[in-house]
Amino acid sequence: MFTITARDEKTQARTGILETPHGTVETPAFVAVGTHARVRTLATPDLVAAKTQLIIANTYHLWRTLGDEGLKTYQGLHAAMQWPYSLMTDSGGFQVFSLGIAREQGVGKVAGGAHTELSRMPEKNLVRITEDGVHFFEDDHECYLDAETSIRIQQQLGADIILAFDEPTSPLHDIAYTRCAMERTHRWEARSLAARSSTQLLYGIVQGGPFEELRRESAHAIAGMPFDGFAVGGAFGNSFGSARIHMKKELSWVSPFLPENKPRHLLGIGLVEDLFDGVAAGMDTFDCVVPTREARHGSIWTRAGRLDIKRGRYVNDTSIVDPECGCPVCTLQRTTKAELYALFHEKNEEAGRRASLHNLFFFNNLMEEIRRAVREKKLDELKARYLSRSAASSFS
RNA sequence: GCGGCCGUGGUGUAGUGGUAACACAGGAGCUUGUGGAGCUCUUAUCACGGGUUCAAUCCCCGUCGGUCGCC
Repeated sequence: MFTITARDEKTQARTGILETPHGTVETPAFVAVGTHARVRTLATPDLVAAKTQLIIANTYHLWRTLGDEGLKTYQGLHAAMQWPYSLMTDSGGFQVFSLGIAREQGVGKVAGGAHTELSRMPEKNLVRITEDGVHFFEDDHECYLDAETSIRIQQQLGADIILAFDEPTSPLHDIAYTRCAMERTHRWEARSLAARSSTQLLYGIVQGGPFEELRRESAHAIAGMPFDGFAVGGAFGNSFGSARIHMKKELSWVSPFLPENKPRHLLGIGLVEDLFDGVAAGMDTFDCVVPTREARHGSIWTRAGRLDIKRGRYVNDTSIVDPECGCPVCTLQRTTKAELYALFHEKNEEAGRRASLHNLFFFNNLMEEIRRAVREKKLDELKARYLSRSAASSFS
């Protein structure tokens, strides 16, 4: 059940309430990533303190860990995670990309700088895609995943929202391959829908890469299927050349086809500017590994930009990590930059915990501010305020 | 005073007759449906002087410094 509560008149931004069997989610909302049924370093009270409303776990990784035997007796994600609120699961579709063509081309979700300059060395493609499904060949693990299997597993996992099985394509793919993958994905999605026997909300996923014709075709096709919500996949952020422009364009091509009254999720996005763009395009929820992954590597998100807290310049800096922040790490614990520096350098797990809690709060709080701004018709002001800060380059 | 051992980047250690490896620290960059609590770069006239050699950080002598033992 999804209810729109306010709209921005200059953009397609909207606020809404998404109700699931485990509570309500105020949208637009940021979704924390807990791939292995756990948001790394954070316990439930931390997640709540970080204003988390929704967490996404991953079908491929959990299946790999639990196996079919483990799933038979699985208590369900909510119990396993001790998370009584809303949850979603990714279908494993992204791993078709991340373990496959992404490795082969040395392309991350984002490649470095220009298209010619890849972010890492090409590695072995670990997947083989067929019409029916996908074979995965990791060193110590081989498996076959298809639409029916993904849905079966997602039903066993028991998240509130589940996703259709898809194949995201690389921005380096040509239009011919992208079309082929897209059409196959449409068939997999129809099968996902047919395989679903639970009352979980099932979202369809729009693909089509950077090609207008394909994005429109995909949105039209997926929107015509009786999904409970819709997701946009295969979107790439700013770092991939001019790809953020692509993301905005892609969303503009797709969104006219998506039913107004159903929730929309933007997969894998994003950074601050990407989130503003997504909201403006009418997207309601966003998942991204950035706050939690970067936290563990010492990158602290603040309104003034991103800090690398492991830098020597912070060794004696006794100011609060982010004086403008309202999170428990900055207010209750009054953590200083020097303290956090020390925790990281002594490899104390508390470092990752505090940084993750702070970063997740930063993004959840940003979404809360966005919601308020949409209600007050001040979204453009808020965006300008965030992006005009001196170090705002790290936001996009 | 005599004898032994040692003297390599900011720190701690490798190492080899053909100008140097690793860890940590420092600096720069990266991270977008988590393979990776991670990755890529970068920072040294190998104590000083002389000798042997085509070539010395590595061999020899000396100086200085440190360290242990003996008197």
